[in-house]
Amino acid sequence: MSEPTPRRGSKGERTRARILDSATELFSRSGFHAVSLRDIAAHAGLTHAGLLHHFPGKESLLIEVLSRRDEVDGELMHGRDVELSPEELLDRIVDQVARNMGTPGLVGLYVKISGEAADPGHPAHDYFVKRYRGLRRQASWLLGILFARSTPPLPHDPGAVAQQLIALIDGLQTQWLLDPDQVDMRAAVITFLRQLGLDPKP
Amino acid sequence: MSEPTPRRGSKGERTRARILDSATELFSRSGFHAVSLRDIAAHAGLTHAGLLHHFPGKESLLIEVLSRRDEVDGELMHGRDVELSPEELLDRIVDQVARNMGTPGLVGLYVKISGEAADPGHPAHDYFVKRYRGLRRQASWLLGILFARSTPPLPHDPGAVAQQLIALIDGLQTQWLLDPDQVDMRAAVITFLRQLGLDPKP
DNA sequence: CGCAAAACTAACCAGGTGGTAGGTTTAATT
DNA sequence: AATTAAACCTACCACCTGGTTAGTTTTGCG
Repeated sequence: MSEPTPRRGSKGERTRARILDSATELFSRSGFHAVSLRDIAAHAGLTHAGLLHHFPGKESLLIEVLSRRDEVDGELMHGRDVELSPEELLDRIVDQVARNMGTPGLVGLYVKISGEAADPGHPAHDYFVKRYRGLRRQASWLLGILFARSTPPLPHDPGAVAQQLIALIDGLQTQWLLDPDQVDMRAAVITFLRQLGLDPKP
Repeated sequence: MSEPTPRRGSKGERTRARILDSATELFSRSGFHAVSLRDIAAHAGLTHAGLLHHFPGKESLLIEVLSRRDEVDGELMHGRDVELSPEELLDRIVDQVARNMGTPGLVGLYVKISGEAADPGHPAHDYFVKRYRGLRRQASWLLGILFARSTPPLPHDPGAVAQQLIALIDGLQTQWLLDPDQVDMRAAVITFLRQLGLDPKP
């Protein structure tokens, strides 16, 4: 009989968090357009008018859901200790892919919303454009170091490979969501990296 | 003052085709859930009740749109002449990727709908599961032959590479739709294939 | 406690949804 | 030209959409 969020913050903050949890879960399950504020509110245990007391509208809910996940993932990637070697960072990417296989809902959210967001009028369009630019920049930087450090140095174009790596991971998620038994995302990514001459941990 | 479809089929068939064209375009632009039958009907020049005279419901419209594109693409891939060498087939895949860069709408349709369709309750779920299984089987068969034919034979696992190739193409589409200037899908696919030791035409 | 602010609700709004019923127009066939 | 069937439209249905308003309950603090 204990509260799920026992005693942190005011009531408002707790409700707000509960709403974000519900929105994340439902957006993950069915996408953005297909989920109503009433669905989310009911799942969070209030009315949709009550929900709108905490968020100005549906769109703001979406972008908060997205950026909240970025915060969580970002901490994982950069680490609080800023001192992570490029090799360790690569392993973290692989780990993240493996971890994603435990949260199909969240993976689905990104697949679905990034699909919808191709439309420039979509509320999350700018968010995703920036997100992928950031991901490419980060991955490109990392791969550049790893290629140069290898013996002998690997001649690949870090930018091009970064794009491919991100595309591979995204595309694997699509296939995996549709047919989980047929796709081992982690193995596929490792195979890809090995093919390049890199050596992620088993 | 000639008709756009000058003289083929009965009026009903022509209207049906017009509806499918409109549905394809609008689904491509905004996804499945976000488009209404009235939108499609208006675009095709009739009322939504008139549309429902030709199609039993919205879902059937979607699956007809999807399978119609498969027919078109299928003809391109297999060719009416069944005699295409594996090398030529690989080139066709690359060509298809390049051609996709001319039809962002259709590409968007697949990205969006395949995202939505991860939900087992989605009307197109089964369609996509089967589609990817088919694609993997086809690509796996093709790559197997190409790997064996190479001198020396390439040691890759055709099934794994097929999965990666499809994932790469899908993922590139997501990035390309969001940021067309930053992504050259054709070049990325060619780089990937070269990396494997294959030699698609320039 | 008292009391103001925050949290929440019930009721409502205008507009859109897929789908249906029944009648009218249009096209094809004899 | 007459007849039948297909094509199509108007009007409607019940329901859902995001959002607003005005009022009520709950919370936390001095």
